Amino acid sequence: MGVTLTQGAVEALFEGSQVNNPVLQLLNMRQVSSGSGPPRFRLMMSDGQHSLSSFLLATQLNYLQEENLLVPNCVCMVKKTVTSTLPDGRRVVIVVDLEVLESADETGGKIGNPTPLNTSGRTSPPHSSVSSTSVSAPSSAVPGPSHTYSSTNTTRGRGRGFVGKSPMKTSPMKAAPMKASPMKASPMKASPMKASPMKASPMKTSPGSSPKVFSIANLNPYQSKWTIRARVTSKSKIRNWSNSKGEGKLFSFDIVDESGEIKITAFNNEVDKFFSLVEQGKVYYISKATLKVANKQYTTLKNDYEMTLHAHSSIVPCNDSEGIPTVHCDFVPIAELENRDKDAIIDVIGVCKSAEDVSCITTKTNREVSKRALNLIDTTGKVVTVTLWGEEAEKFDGSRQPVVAIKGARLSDFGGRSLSALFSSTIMVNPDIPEAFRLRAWYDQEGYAVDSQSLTETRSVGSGATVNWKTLSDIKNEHMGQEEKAVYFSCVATVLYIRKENCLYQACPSADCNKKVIDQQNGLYRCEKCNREFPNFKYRLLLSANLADFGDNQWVTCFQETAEALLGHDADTLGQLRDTDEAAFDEVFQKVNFTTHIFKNRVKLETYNDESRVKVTVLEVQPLNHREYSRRLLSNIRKLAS
DNA sequence: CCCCCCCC
Repeated sequence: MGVTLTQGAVEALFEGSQVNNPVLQLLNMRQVSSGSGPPRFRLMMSDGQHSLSSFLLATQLNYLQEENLLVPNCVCMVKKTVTSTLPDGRRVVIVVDLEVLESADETGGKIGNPTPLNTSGRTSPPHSSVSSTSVSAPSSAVPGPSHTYSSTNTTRGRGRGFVGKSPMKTSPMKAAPMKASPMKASPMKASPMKASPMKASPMKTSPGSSPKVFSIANLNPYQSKWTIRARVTSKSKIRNWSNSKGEGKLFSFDIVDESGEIKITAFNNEVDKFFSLVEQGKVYYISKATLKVANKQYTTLKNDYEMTLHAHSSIVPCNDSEGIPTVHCDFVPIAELENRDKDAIIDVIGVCKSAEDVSCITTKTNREVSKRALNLIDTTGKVVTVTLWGEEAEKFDGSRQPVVAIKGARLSDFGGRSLSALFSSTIMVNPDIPEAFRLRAWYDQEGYAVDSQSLTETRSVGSGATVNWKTLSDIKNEHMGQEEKAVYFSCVATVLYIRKENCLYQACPSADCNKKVIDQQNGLYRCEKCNREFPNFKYRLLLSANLADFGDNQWVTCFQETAEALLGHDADTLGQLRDTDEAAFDEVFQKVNFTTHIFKNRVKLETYNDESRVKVTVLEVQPLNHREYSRRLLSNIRKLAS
């Protein structure tokens, strides 16, 4: 043994000072309760002078314990720590990255005669400032369970892997605040371990005594004798399929080595054989799978091929992961999303400033799915809306404003810029990564109060850049809404006329049923949909309005909310007015004529009695301010001129 | 041999 412990490092780490790669001895390790998340391990470390049991192993290093690599008396180089203060004032040093330099067998026992570090009177935070190695950690993230869940854990399974980036790409971040990547210093590099006791050597069960290890990038369908060594970066659930060709089950996973990435799919028997063996984050020897050309329509991994497992395929765990990249996030600062292309697949991290309640929507194919939108903010002060789906949406708890990291979200241009989780996305709540600690500290100290701006404009017809502005003549000229999909646009227009006739109807009084009722002329109103009679009804508005701008006019429909906004009265009031004071009722409509507003609309092809026509529905009516009016006017004049 | 990634 030739290692020297770094004396004084234990105290320095506890104080939150920077210590460059201190060498410490693990004296003891025990599991602490961690709720429902992965197990947490508390470590007693020694620098030969002092010992301290306030070290906590970051969960991404749990494999070291699981694989028996981290055992008392081993000597480690502690490459990255975060010193945090718990809500109760206790301080912990979270070990984010370490490398085992000498196994317990090699050290042969405790080095030196360390005394417990006196920590009394040191319970206040080490710093109020944030440094790269020591931050005030999120109370919600430490030491409670940091859980990672992935859409791959949902019943939906997944399809594509990560797009547009390879996990080993070390693309430098453009914005400073989030330069570091979580796993940049690969924790898996802790491998001067070959002398330590390991589980059964994988090579014994792998094909041949010493297979030549190929690179993923060099695989092709024309050679079959190869073995690759690669890490699983994501893994789907088991999914069943049934179509004209038959039915069956499958799961798929993505793997990466230093050369590239590839998707592997297992069907039926191979699902039974390999599903539980394959674990996200682990490294395997893989051989004898079928290579086929990847269908680019579905794959977004950077590989022309994909693999299918068959009866003779072999997957064998590999304990030596030296050189195999870990899953790696390239977090894009939220402000930077404005400059990225639509449909880009990106990694994002932010504090969940607010979250919608979960809701259920019906897709175009008539499937029901849960969704929940989160608003994430980062140190750029920008907010972006991210939509989670299905189980992820259902189980997400934003009540404590957690830090949320998403690997592989898709950028959409809805509302300007927004994000959507995919089947292949990995969603991490309060992950054990430095960015999360940094964001938490930033948010709790100042971020909560910053005057944030959202890239996702959903409600108001606010900033011009994010709105699909059109003039009314564009609807015809650009054949808007004539495709299958609805088109959304905003316009500035003036009300020429509103049809008073039939603008109000008597609707079913039950909540969520707006069906027109039939007046039974006996004091009762019948709803066909609810198949009930009611003694009362509610008034609903369904307005036909003619809007005009400088170039055209257009009939539009306003349902309840937009009609109320436009008329300035609620449906009940208007109903009463019509029944009691017709002149006043008329005046309401007169007053609206020739008023100008911003209308946010949907154009859609609608079919009645085999006849299709484009219909415009008003979704929002916004007041027009002079600045907006001038801007629109100018832009329309330019349009006319060009 | 799958290939669903949705809503405004």
